[in-house]
Amino acid sequence: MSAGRDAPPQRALPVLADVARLSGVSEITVSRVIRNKGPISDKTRERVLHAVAETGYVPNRLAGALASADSMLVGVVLPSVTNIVFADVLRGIHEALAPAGYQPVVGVTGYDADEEERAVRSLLAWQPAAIILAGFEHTEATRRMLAASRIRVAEIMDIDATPIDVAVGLSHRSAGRDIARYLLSRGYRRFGYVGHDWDSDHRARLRFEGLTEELAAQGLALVAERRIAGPSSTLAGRETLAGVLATGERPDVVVFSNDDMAVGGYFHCLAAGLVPRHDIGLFGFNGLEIGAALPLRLSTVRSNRFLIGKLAAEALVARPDRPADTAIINTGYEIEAGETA
Amino acid sequence: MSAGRDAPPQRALPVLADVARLSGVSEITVSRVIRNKGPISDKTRERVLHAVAETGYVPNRLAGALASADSMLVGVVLPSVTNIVFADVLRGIHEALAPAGYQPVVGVTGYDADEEERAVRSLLAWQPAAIILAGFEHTEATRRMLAASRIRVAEIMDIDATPIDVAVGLSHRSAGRDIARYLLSRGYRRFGYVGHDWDSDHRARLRFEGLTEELAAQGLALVAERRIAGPSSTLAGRETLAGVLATGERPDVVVFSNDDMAVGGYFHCLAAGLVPRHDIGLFGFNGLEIGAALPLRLSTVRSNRFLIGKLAAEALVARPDRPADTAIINTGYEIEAGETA
DNA sequence: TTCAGGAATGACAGCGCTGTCATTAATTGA
DNA sequence: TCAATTAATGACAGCGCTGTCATTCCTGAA
Repeated sequence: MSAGRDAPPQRALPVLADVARLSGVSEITVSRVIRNKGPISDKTRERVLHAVAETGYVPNRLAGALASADSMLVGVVLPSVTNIVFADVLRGIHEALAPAGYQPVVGVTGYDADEEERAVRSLLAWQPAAIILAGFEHTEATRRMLAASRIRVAEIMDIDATPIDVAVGLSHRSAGRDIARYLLSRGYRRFGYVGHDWDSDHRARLRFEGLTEELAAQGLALVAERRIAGPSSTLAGRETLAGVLATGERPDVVVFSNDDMAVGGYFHCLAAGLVPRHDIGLFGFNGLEIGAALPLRLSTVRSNRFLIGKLAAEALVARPDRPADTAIINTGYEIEAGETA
Repeated sequence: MSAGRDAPPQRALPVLADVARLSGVSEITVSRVIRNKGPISDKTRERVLHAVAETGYVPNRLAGALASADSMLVGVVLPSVTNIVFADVLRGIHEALAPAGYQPVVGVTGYDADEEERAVRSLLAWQPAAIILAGFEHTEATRRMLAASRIRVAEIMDIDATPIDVAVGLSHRSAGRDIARYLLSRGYRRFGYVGHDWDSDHRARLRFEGLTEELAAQGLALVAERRIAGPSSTLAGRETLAGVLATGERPDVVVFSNDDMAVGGYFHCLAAGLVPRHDIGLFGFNGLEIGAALPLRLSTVRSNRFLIGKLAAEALVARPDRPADTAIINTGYEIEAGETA
């Protein structure tokens, strides 16, 4: 602990006291200068800042946060950072937190509720001012911890349930419905679906449900449906569409669980000599850049991911104590007509 | 500070002392049980764990880290998280840190050295056990802070310079050379280059230099070269290749600064009715999944990004104090022949 | 000249935990 | 049976900082 007390001259890092000694003022005055808080004479400020520069002093935020009971940390729990969707959300969060002086601390769950619980527990230990997590599907223990902590909680991406505190996102069920309506209005009748594992990606399932509900309301049902076990990927989308078509099923449009899968479907069409829309409609979800760069722009739904992150973080920062009642912030979505459906 | 001392019954979060009282042992014993450290009788352990569960106690890591001077935090400073390349690196880092009980704390620079300095300063304040950052291009102040901190430092992605402590990555200059050699061996002679801003992406520049050096060694030069000002993107790759070809320049192969750009180039070919390799060779860099999913697999170089993150984190964890001399860990790369060059 | 009132600074305790060094109880070998 | 270990537990101080509540020093109005 007291390393280097009477040990070799392994000079310890400078602390507040060192700066105070060097500038001839008390520790608390140095602290005030550094935090720019309270009245400080110009002369003192100058002397202190000089001493800070000279010693290369870096404040110890662990100590500061402990003493002030204010960590300026915001926990962020996401299923994956490799997924561009969540990376965009993270950017939005960062954008809103940085100017307010907050630091995001990220935990990753790999789409697993128990991992989420572990991540939340571990983040909570850092006494964050607030916590952001994806979706509503938490373990009972996660829910309890969150409640007990009394810090602010934003559940993002989805707004199809009642949040603990505030939810920020879009209605995936409604998006699914609108996809159906849009495609019906384009004249499609024989719907196919190509998706990925929705035990972990609950929101893909909600979109699917919205889609089929609306079709059912029009007296229609899917003519083909296939879901892979793992996560979405371009390759999986390509192979799965190939598989569907190989069985002889001939949907006139295929709705994919997201753009990654849809782009893969597009690639299959290219390889198989099928012309999107003309031979078969393709529809995605998310509005990724790659879809817009395809020879024919992918028809999809723009989910405002960056905005979700930004608004969630802003909502939390704006009000540090948990409000009495829950709130929902709808960031909406837009159908991107594109050229493939 | 002492909120809720004689204030309304706003029950404060349970602390070590509460658990100790409830289980009838001292605080330090509770601490030992929780950290699984030191000899504890089964009976005591059980009682303590029961009290922990009952109170819903969550240890305060701020206090723990302060007292033990060991934060179990590793700072990670990356140019971007939206870029799948760095997201993969982050996954690798996480994979290696998690089992050792370390938590990554991420800072993002937006490819800007001053932002990097800010991020490093801010991360250092959390007293991390080590810090990982991308590349060798740091400000003087960043370098000084890192040196003064005496913690371990890994510079990743690139190994074409002398590191502060340890470098983990691949030689981009050498990769550029090998790309040239490979394409020459495939019979290409009229080389074009399509790239993005390399003031921020220094490694793209190194690859470019390796490429042109090797070409020069064979008495060749680029017949066409175009670089956009901003970051790489599929759309930019598509438009830039279109621009190059529109001028009438006819390279027989185009080397792109990375896969994103190359995929864009591929899309241009599709739209323009050009058959990759047959009409024009396309070559990328990174080995992203999307390249492998294209109708013709993209010819590229596999950079082992996950491995870079993993090995960097492992190296840091393996040895907590900075070694006397620097080290370089070469994660290598592999030419992916693919079908487009 | 006196004193209220603000500006500038400081003393002190304590945030919640852990390292260090006892201390006590239980166990063992001779 | 008793010294010598070893196993459990605890007292205490202190990590580096900040909130709270003085204290000191001016300035200017009365």
